[in-house]
Amino acid sequence: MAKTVTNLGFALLGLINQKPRSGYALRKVFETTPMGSYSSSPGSIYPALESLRKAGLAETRGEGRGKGLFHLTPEGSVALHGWLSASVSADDLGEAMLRFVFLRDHPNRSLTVAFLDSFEAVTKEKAESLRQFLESETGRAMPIQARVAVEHGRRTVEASAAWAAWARQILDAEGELE
Amino acid sequence: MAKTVTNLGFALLGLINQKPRSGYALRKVFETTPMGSYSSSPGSIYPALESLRKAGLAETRGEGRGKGLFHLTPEGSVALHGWLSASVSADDLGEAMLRFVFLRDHPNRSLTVAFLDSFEAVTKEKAESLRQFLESETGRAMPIQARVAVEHGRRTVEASAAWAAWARQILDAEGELE
DNA sequence: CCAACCATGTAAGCTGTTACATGATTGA
DNA sequence: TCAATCATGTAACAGCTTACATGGTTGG
Repeated sequence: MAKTVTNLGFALLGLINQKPRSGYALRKVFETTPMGSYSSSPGSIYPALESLRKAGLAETRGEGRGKGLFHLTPEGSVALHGWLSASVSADDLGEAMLRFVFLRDHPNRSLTVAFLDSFEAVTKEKAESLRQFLESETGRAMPIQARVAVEHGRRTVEASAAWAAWARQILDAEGELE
Repeated sequence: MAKTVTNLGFALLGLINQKPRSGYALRKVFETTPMGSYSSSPGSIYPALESLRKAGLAETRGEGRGKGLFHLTPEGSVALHGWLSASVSADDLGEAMLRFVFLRDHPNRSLTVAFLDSFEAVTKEKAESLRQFLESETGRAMPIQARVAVEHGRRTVEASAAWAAWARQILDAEGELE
């Protein structure tokens, strides 16, 4: 009964997995880094943390200020691992980069390789299906401007696919995949 | 007191501006075309249409089935026009393609040109700021994998910028901008 | 001492999702 | 006649946003 963790929830789990942080510190991450369009402030993070605690995935441990620092529980660790291990699917693409970032913290490097492989496969597939859509729709039926808009989608997923291939090379070259 | 129309609301206004449609026909558009990850079904569209009606932006006119077909009111037309005329800003980028599609239905072609110009400017700017971020962060501080993730963002906005330039050429060549 | 920042929360409200429910019409 | 599809809705709920509210600590 895994209580459905949201993307924001996983983002938080990923961050406190890197190192224990306070709610405030977590907010700062969202405010200052280009990570996550994930919301911003109080009313989002604190309730989300509360729900993680209730779900038994995170807990606070003592120390001075406020309620202390959030740590992963063993269950939280399992949940995070499960999320990271899932293969990329077509509607995941928004969530995908978030996972990629946190995959780095997972000791099993083959998960990163698997991620990049499935990410590339899915984006290539999507680019191809858009290409076919555009091809089939030629002539009239669909106005040029609409086709141009679809082409935008095609180009960006294509860029994503190219990125995946590049990323594999780079990480390999840097010895990050061993 | 413009009652804040959502993206979904504008998508609906744009569609019924093209031609009057029933709620069901509108749903079909979202289901069958690669337009809009915009939701899908009953519980989204009907309430949204209701709120457009309440806001005086759309109305149904008679004829056989159900409640009839939705038409724009003059106020709806003004609202749609205002939305289309706005220049692209940095956090708009998701919404932007939606607008681009509907700009085609606007008689004033210079709006499309203005859109493409500001779209290109914003995406180029964003790409540049990410490039700087990556450059400043070299060495340690930021782990490679995080940098690789940011690079993904950079590449996709760059693809968007390139698309804008291309789109201007194509539409111009097709005589769509006159 | 005062501003800035650390730190946490609550309350109201809006959107959208899922799932359920209903009935009319059309075509095989 | 029976299934599919047209057609419209409603109720419950989840998630996030905005805005408000509060108080401690630190540095200039």
